[in-house]
Amino acid sequence: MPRHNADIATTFEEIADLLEIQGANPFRIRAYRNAARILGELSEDVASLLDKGEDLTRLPGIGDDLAAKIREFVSSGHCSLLDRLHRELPAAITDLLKIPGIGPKRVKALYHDLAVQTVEQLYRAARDGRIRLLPGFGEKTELNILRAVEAHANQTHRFKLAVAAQYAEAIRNFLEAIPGVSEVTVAGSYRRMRETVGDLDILVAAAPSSPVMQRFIHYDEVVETLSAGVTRASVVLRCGMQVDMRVVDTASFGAALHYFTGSKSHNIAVRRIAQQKGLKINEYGVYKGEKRIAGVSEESVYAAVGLTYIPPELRENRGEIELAQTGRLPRLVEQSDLRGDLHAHTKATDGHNTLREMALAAKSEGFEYLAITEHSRRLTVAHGLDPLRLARQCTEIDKLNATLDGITLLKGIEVDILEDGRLDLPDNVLARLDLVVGAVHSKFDLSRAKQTERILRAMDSPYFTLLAYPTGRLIERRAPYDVDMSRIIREAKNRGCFLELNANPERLDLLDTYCQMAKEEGVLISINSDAHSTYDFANLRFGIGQARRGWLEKKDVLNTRSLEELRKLIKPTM
DNA sequence: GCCGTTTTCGGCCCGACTGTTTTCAGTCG
Repeated sequence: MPRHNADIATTFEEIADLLEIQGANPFRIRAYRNAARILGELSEDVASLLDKGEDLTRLPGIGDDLAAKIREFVSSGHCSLLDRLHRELPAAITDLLKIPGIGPKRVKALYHDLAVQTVEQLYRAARDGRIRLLPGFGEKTELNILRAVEAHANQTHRFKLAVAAQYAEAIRNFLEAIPGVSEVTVAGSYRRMRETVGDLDILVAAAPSSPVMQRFIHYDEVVETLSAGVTRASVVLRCGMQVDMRVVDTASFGAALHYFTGSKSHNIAVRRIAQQKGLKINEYGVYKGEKRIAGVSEESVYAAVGLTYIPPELRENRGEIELAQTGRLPRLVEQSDLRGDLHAHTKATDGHNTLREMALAAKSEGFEYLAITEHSRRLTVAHGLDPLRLARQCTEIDKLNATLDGITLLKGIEVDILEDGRLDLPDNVLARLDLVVGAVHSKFDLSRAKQTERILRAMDSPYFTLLAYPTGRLIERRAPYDVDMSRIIREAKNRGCFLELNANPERLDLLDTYCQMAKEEGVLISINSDAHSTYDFANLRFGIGQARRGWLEKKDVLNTRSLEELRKLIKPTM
């Protein structure tokens, strides 16, 4: 039974929770949480590091003790410390910590004084009015617990980035119009372009007299105010999304922006560097003693601690800080670098617009080229094209290209990769196209070995150009299929194929970590809209965000090439 | 429990808001 880093991380988190309830040394607790985070961010399983005889204490935050616990867990599947803690405290008690407003101290009191061990018992204790009697608790706390448990029952989910964007932009416009407000930025995971967003963190620069706080909590989508102070407030919108707003003055805006953009682990690492330099960073600035030496802009904050500016998408503590110390950060790809799009549909299959409409929309995006890649015959629900209909579309594209100025349509197909790895159209048909996009639309549940072989076999076709949405996942809806992505990336390199980063906000597939892997292997990524209408090109910004999270630069992206360069890459002389 | 070009001991990221308190603990981000 292989033990993954995530399993060990969960174990360490649970140990930290239980120790915290017991009132252990906070720094010991932090050491476990630190280690859990480090393991969670590690790209290689510690089990295989151990196999190679590597010394785990070389990992940051892992000392002799934790290394021994990892070894124990990997070899036996158990952790004796956790087993002991489970004998001392009921196992389910850490669930109580998931209720907002309940921390370790309160869990301890509830358990000792009321024998509360589960969320259900907590609910009953609150409903029966027993909690208000405990020292340190009161009527209001009891009511808050009751409401929090009820809200917890209908579990607030994470919002897809594109959904969050709609709420975020509306609130930002609302806040910007308030007198005295000079700047509004939506920070947090939204600014880092995470594929899903749990809540919105909004930062506002405003004059002290500004009515921004009052106006915010009375924003017409607000259904509940969780807290509201002088500089900070939290509300819940009708859609269930929590929005936290923080108001600072202009002199602190950069420091606050850095602080509220995160990630947490990035911020901790930056603060530690500051500390080594005898500086202190908080959300108001960088301080040398009492004196603020930076904070107006994020650039000033980074500069004060000897770092070059780090774009938000990189702030995950995955090595960006080390590179920023020596000015070697990648120059991330930007939307304006895109010269075209290699995945789009029209009315001929399941799209909504004509060839001409799609071409003109692509041109107004500033593109030189757009590949028309309809579904193939196997995908009957989308009226996939058979060889005859495809041939007709190619003729139509040739005619249209002759009349178009400044934009070229490329002839392509999104061909089904069949279960055995064959493509859904014969070679003589594929040979006449400019490019072939292969996609898996069926049999998602093959074993890892079979799914990987299936895709590699498809890539064996000399006409195969790029693999559409390589993991097949739908965010929050369908797990990726089980596939050996590092092997597919290596083999794509060997075969001269490319991978897609599908910008549809439901997909955002390739995932950021695989983008990084592809970049290291030298496999170019095509950032495609998969447009089914002229509006869908707008989704490219989410694809760009994902690409930037994956450290991609202009040179790493296939469709930043001019049409002339692109043709050489996608149709090398065979 | 981790860590060290000041240190093998004594530090460890920092501040706001709420509620229950009579000056602060608990929680959160």
